Amino acid sequence: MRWSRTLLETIKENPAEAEVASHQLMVRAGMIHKVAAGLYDYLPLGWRVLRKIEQIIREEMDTAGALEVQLPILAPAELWRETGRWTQYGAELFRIQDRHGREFALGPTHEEVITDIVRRTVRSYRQLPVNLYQIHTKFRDEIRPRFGVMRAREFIMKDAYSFDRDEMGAEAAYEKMFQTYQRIFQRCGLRFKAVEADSGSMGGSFSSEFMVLAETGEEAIAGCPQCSYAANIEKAVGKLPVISPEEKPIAMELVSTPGKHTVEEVAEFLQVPSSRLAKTLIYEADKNLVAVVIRGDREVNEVKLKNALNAQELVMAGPEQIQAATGAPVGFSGPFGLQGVGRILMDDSLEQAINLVTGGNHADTHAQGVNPGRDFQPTQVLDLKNVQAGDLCPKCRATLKIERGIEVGHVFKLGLKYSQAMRAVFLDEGGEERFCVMGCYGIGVSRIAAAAIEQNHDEHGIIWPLSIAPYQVILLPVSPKDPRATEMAEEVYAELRSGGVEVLLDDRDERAGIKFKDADLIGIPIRLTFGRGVAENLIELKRRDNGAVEMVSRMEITARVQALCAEMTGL
RNA sequence: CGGGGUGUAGCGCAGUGGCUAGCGCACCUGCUUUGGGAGCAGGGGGCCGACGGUUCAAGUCCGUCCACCCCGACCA
Repeated sequence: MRWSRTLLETIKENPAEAEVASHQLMVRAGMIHKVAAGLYDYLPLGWRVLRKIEQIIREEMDTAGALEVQLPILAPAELWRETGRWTQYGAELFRIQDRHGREFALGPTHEEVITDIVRRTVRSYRQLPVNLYQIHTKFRDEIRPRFGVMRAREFIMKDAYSFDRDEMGAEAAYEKMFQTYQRIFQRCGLRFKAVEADSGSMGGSFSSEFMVLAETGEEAIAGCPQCSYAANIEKAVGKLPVISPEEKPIAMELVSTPGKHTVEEVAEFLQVPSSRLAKTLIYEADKNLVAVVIRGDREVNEVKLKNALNAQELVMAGPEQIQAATGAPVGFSGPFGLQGVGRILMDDSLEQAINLVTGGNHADTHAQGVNPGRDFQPTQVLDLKNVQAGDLCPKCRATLKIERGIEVGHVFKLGLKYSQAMRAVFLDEGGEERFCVMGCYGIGVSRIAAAAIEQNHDEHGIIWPLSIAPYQVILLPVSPKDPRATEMAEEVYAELRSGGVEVLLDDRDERAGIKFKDADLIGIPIRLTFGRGVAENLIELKRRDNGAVEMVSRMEITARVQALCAEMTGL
């Protein structure tokens, strides 16, 4: 391709709205253009990258035996009602009506639609297992779209769904996808980590996320440096040492704490460490009030809480609700004598705790010497806290670290959730009707492009891994007025193209400086410069990743480039 | 949804209630220049987010709305 024909425009200055490197560079390199919040045009250069990524995914999915399909973006509300997700999925689901007032969802994911296919086509165990996938546009009305295409409202996703006869088959399908995903992300040149994750609105029993490690990632991951344990913070479990087990319980006593309603204020006022405090938080879960008791220096993990309560909707109670439940304003709640609170869940960090400080259920009052089991009865004791760096690994007791990552893939064991709700059944060998056991597997195609840039860039621009670069090689004739250089560049352009190399020829009538800067910015892995060396039939070859420069003769150039491409693909 | 901020040329930004709304980059023409974002000269491009008000006069003041960005939506 000739640059002059690509409608490729680069920008010198960073766009004001772009915060993270990938967003800035994608805009500056002319890959994307924002249409509205969370909606982007993929311009020719950006689209080439996405197609490269799609191709890798396609090859690996096909190798794994999955079948590509294409499903409509619009899904009738009835299908979503069958599984209950029409109401459960909430505000994130884009909904539209047709002229007759019939309702449709703009698909954020396709379990319903795919299960509908399978229940209409699969009748016998002989047809199973099957794994169907598509690469298509997805719609999610994100609360806050952010970071360019990283969290967009419309984005490209590869989604796959497996159907098996039994648990064992489903397990094998899951394993196969897990391995396929590792190959895909490796081929995309990403440094990533697979972590245990919460299944969220997808449901199901178990899931793993594939995280690209990057400072700017929106996800936090707890990882063990000693063993293999790694989990999304939403799911991660950390063990802590027990607080003061040798103390003797003292009598509970109310103390005046005027105006002290935060943990820090109370801890300082009473001269106790914040770990000695127990916070009592009142939540409203599906219209029922529940209390959560947790150590003062720890945070409640609402994902864990929601799962523990099996709640659809979970919000913190408002000031009036707290007043009604505790008889006190916000800041003085304690776990005893609560009105209208159905359950008291206690974090296991307090399991053996003794002589705690809690709110006193009166304004400006706290309680000292509070002992679980004696002064209040938790309905349930379980892990409800967020892991922190320094907590102990649940598997090997080493000290956990917290890293940040970008979620580029997620694999789920769904079990029977959708097949039961939608009656996706088949007859087994014994002629008995059984539900398909499902799994689902997603990859954020557009997010991979952004994640790859987050991991691979410098102050000059993008450094594409060769496998997903929009072009493998850029040809740069230094002076458009030098006929020998131009001619040689044209020859090499034709030669490389016929040799199967993806080439961008910078044929613009621009000064050398602009061409060099642009080549660096758009991040083409191999640059061939036609300048001073041309008189001696030499071409300068420079790698974008490590900056290595070599002079290659005109005769050997195509072979050298092909060899280098092969070498760099393996990286 | 709550709080904060910004809307002026394709992009980045100036603009005291007062003349024909500017600057840099980008774009077009010409000349010079030509291995790391050139110089000079000339030029094109604006419903100043929308609507309503105040005023002799509004990009500027007031109100409403819209869009976009940031923080938050979790600690009692």
